[in-house]
Amino acid sequence: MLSTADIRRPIVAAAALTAFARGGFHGTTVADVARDAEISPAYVFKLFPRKELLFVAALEVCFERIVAALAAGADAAEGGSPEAVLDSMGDAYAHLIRDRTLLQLQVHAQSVADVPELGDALRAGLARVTTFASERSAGSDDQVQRFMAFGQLCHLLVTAGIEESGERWAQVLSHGIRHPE
Amino acid sequence: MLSTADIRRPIVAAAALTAFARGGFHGTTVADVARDAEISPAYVFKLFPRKELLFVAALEVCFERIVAALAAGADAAEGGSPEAVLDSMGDAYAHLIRDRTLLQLQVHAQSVADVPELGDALRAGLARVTTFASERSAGSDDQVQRFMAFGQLCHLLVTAGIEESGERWAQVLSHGIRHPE
DNA sequence: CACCCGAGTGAGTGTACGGTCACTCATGTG
DNA sequence: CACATGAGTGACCGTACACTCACTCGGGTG
Repeated sequence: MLSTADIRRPIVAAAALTAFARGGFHGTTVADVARDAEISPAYVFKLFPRKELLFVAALEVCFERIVAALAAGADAAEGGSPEAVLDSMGDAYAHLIRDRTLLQLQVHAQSVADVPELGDALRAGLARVTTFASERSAGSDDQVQRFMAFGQLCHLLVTAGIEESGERWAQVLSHGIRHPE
Repeated sequence: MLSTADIRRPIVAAAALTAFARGGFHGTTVADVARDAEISPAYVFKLFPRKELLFVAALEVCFERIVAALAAGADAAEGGSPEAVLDSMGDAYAHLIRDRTLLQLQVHAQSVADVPELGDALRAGLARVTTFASERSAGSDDQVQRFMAFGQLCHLLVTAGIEESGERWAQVLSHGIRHPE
């Protein structure tokens, strides 16, 4: 049976997800996460002994949600061509990241990936996403690579606030990129 | 005539470039930059009154070097088709970022782009790069967008250390991506 | 009842960082 | 000589943060 600590850990991880997504690893304090999770900082350390482990847990939640969304997208295009499946996954991803949280956390993770544990967690997540997209769409390596490349471009567009600028160069970068609502 | 402060400022900016590229904005202290520049922290603050201004200066140096490299790449394919010019620019960029410094700084900048001054500086740099690639190659919006998207994928490959892993999914992401030597 | 054990916290500790300021020193100028 | 000016720094301040620890509380078990 699960102890209350085991029950609370994923709740804290979810709070860490939103907190770290806001400020990144170095820009977010454990106290910030504790406040979001409505527990004391001391107890956060009892659940996750080091700040890095908290970030890793947040990343795992992040990629969990992403893969789930991609799966739903793939379901919606069941039996279609690889392009159709990848396209539907792209739509699902675009929908998922409307609130930017999952996207921002990935960007922050990229910038601290030189910390071994954090880099490992990032690679593990990317492995899941890439493998899933590849197998589920049955697309060629080129198609999957392109899918991921445009995902990265999308991250840049959002984090740098490029779409809002409306200038010519911004249109070049963002034309045809999905953004629901 | 230039005061010695005006002469020293770009030197400090160059030091800031490498220091911030290593640790990011929050992960690098002004004292780190001062040490690299071989001056006292107090004097860094006299040259750049706030840490943000130091980072902005580093970003400007970064994009300056990138545009210069792209220009050299474009020269090497003078008169070729848009694809050929963009391809040559890509080669030049791949060569430029062998040591990862300029690449890492861009990724770090992306993760702190919500700080207004830093986001502005990032957008200004991206505007220069995108506009330059677009005008100099005379490529279509699609071609330029694709050029930038694969640049972003390249950033992910390097920062997350994906090429080293050698696993199947890593090959999917990195196949055909240039990496001289 | 006595006892234990996990949940949860308040109150700290050491350290490090952004930023300031009063100061020294060298150079040039009347 | 007296004096101004800019380069450059040491010592400091307030604050904030990662992490610790001794403690309390409440529910289960003999």
